[in-house]
Amino acid sequence: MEESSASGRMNHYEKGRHVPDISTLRKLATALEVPMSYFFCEDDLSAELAIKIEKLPKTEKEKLLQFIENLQQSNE
Amino acid sequence: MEESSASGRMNHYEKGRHVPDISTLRKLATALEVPMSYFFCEDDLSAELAIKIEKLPKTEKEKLLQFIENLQQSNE
DNA sequence: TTACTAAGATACTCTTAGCCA
DNA sequence: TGGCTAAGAGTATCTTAGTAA
Repeated sequence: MEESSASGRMNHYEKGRHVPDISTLRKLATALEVPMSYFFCEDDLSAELAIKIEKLPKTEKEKLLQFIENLQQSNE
Repeated sequence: MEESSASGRMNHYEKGRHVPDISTLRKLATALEVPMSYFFCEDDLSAELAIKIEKLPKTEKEKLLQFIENLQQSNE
């Protein structure tokens, strides 16, 4: 991929004319330091969650899962 | 897209010969009833989290964000 | 029947060259 | 300058037709 065409390429993405493929999206995610899921979030809250969750170590993800299950039980 | 070629197409994906584009992945996500982020999770725990979080209403996502921030504060 | 593949048809993005504000 | 675009080049996937397991 040519660096010289980056502007044209990004413009195509932004205007919805072209769609980046997944390997291109991966490079973007790395460059922007966001998880892949960031690109598919439909609202800001979900996007913020995605970024923070990705950075958590495994043990804290487990705590999160527990927390969600507790939330759901208290709604029954 | 031809339904008759679904088998061949899926086989290409599974063998890593071809990669589905994002709009194809969207249809897959809908069919499998998983969020897009599911496809980019690197471990089972994250995948399970992704599925459960996507189903939460906004108010509970806010609680989740709060919970994460508390987790991080208690680590300082 | 199901899994899989080669190869051509097809359709997409990338790149260039250049215009417009 | 930076934002944007048309159009051809290039490169990917889709589809078919078919073999193997």
